[in-house]
Amino acid sequence: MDRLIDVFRREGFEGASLARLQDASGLKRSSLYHRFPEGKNDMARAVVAEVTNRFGTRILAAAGTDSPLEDRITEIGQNLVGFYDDGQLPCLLDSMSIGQPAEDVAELLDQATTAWINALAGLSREAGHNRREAQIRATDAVVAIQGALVLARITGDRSAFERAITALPERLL
Amino acid sequence: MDRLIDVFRREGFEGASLARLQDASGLKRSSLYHRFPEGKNDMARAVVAEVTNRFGTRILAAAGTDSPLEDRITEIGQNLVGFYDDGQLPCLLDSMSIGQPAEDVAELLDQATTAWINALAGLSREAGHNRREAQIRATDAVVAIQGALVLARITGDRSAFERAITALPERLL
DNA sequence: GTCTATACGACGATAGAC
DNA sequence: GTCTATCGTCGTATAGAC
Repeated sequence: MDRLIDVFRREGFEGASLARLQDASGLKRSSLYHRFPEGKNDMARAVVAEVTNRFGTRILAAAGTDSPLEDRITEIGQNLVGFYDDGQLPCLLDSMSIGQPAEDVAELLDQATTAWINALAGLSREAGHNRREAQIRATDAVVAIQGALVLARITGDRSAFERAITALPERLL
Repeated sequence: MDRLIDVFRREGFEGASLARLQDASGLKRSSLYHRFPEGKNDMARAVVAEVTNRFGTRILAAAGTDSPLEDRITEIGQNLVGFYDDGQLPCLLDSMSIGQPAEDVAELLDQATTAWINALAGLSREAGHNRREAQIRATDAVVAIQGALVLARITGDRSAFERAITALPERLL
């Protein structure tokens, strides 16, 4: 699964050919079809679902601990640094939303993005902001990260990503 | 050219098949090859170069008029709204940088991005910020726009894009 | 400069042996 | 559950007529 995720996040849906998925996974085509009977679309769905799940449990889960609010935000930031390898890895949400993804995949991407924003918005509400303001702050925090990842991919400059992470507490609080 | 650009910006390099480019342009394959002898890669290069050129002349050129600084920034913002159709159109820099673009295309994408940032950084320096600070402000302004476009593509929510445009003056000044 | 026709490899997907 | 072998289609690219 790790390797399938890696292919999709780096290459996007169209670029993630069965040949690459086969090589990355170490399984032959037909074995992949055994596990994902509906083919590449099935793999894409599974990959997005798995990443969404990991994102929730490994990154956003820190929002719900009993640490002080700012510490939780900082921890989420550090989790994000790990997840995107300090800005060197693309975001699956970006890669997979290029072109016309299958409707179900598009829906999963939308839900994952919304869940991410909502998790951050919850933290911002804890800081005392009203619903609308918290939503804006959370959205802009995610936007900064997404934009920084695009920039890092194009120019190799990861400083904007580092700033987006560092600024996470002040953006939400 | 408009239609070729549209295909690449919406579909990305891998998704921009010759069939789509053919349909969009109204020319047959062989006619496209007559104009772009090195094939699809040649089209991609031309598309990125053309967009970079347009971006410079139609959007960033407003930076160099003799209007008041803030007015120039606001005008660039409005130009961006038009260019991205209020956030509904993807950015070519994002779409085309998914996967492994050919080296020369990647270089063009990098240059275009850097030129964009530099143009905004020039305005920020005019506002009195030092080189480093201006560079950061310009970068983060571009990051906000790129991130907002990703978000709009995934969720359909264009409000972050509108905020990124509205915030352009305060980000640079 | 545009077209029809076609080459040929890569694509996603499947059959059937083990 | 994995494999080899293969299918039909679509991919990029080219040849050659007009």
